[in-house]
Amino acid sequence: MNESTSATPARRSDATRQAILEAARERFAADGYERATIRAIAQQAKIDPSMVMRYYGNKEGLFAAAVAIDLKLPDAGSLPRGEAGRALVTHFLHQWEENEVLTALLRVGVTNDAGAERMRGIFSDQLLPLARRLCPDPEQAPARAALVSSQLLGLALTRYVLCFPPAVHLHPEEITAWLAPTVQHYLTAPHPGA
Amino acid sequence: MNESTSATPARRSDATRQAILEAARERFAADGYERATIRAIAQQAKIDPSMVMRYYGNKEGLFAAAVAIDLKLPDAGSLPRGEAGRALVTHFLHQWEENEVLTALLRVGVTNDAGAERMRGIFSDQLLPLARRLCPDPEQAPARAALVSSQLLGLALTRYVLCFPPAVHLHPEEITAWLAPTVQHYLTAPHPGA
DNA sequence: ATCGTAGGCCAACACGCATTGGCCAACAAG
DNA sequence: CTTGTTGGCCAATGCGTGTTGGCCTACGAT
Repeated sequence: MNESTSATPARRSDATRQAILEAARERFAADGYERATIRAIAQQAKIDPSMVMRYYGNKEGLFAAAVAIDLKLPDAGSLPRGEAGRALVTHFLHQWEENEVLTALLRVGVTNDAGAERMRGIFSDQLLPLARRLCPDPEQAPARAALVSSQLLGLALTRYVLCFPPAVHLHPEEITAWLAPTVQHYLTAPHPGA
Repeated sequence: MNESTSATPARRSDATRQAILEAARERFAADGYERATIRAIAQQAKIDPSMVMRYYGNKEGLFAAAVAIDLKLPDAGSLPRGEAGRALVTHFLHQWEENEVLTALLRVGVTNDAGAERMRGIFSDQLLPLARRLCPDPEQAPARAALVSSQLLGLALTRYVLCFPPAVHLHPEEITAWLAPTVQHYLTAPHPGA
C-alpha cells in the first residue's frame, strides 16, 4: 500500500508516467528520434501531448528517461574464460529479443547525437570493463571491446533494424554457434600481426 | 563539344545538378534523412531550394538519385578462395573511407524505410551472389552473406556513425587483420552444429 | 464541508519544413 | 532583331511539429 522507501513519494500519476515511457520506447524503437512525435506517443499512451511535456520537460528529456537502460552483463569474474564468447552472445540476443529499448537506442543513436553519446557511454561503462578483465593485455581492451561491439551491434542492425531476410530468419542457436567463436576470438586470442 | 551519346542531351544545367547531388550526399551522410533539409542542401550547393524540386521532383527522388551506388565488389571467380575474406574486408574499408555515399545510405537506412529497402537490395544483388559462389553449400549462402554483412556493417556502424573512440582509432591494417579471418570463416567454414 | 493542490485536457502559438507558382534574365534558333 | 526555351530566384502556402498557458475536475487533508 505505501511506498517502498522514503525516496519515492509515490505520486498518484505514476501509472500515467509509466504508460508514457512505454509508449515512448515503442515509438522510438519503431520510428527513430525525429519521426517519433510527441503527439503519437501521447496518443498511444492515451493521454494529452501536454502531459508529456509536464512530466519530462521536453522531447530530449523524455528520450533520456525512456532509454535509461542497464545491459545487466554477467560479471567477468563469474565467467569460465573459455565460455565468455558464448555467454556474451546468448545474453545479448536474449536482452534484445525481450527488450525493445535496445532497438530504440540503436535507431536513435544513428540519427541523434545525444543518442550516439549514450551508446558510447554504455559501451565504455558496461562492455569495456568486461573486456578489461577477460583479454590478455589490458592495454588492448578498448580495441577488443570495439571489435566485439562491432559484431554484436552489426547483428542487431541487420536483424532488427534493416531486417535483412536471412538475418531475420536465422535461429538464435544458429546465431550463437556462428558468433560465439568470433567474440571469443576477439576477446582472448593473441593479437594478430598486421 | 557535343554529347557522348544520343542518350544524354548534355543540358546546360548539368553542373548544378551535380552540385546538388554532392551536397545531398554530404548532408544525408552527416544528418540522416529527416534532419537533412532541402534548404540546407540547396544552401550548400549555392542554389535555390526550388531548383532541387524542379530537378528531382521531391525529397525522396533526390535521395534515390543521390545514393545510386555500386559497391564494385570483386568478381568471385577472380578471387583465390583462401583470400576472399581479406579481399572483401580491405575492399569494403577502402570504399567506405573514400565514399561518403555509404555512410549516407547506412544513416538513412536506419530511419527511412525506403533507405532500408535499398540496403536490402544492395545486399541481395551484390553480396549474396558472391557468397553463393564462395561458400560450400549454395543453400547456406543467404545465411553466410547475412553473417558477413553483420560484421562489415557493424564495423561501419561503430566506426563511422556511432564513432566509438577505439573503433575510430583502429588502423585499417589492424581492422583487416582481425576481421579477415572472421569473414573468411563465415564464408567458407563448415556449418557449426547448433 | 472546505480548500489547496495535483492530474488532465483544450486551444493556441511560433517555427521550420517540403512544396508550388509566378517572375526575370540569359541563351539559342529563326 | 525577334521569339521560344531554359536556368534561376523570390515569395507564399499549407502543414506538422514542439511547446506553452489557461481552465476544469477530482482527490486528500484539514
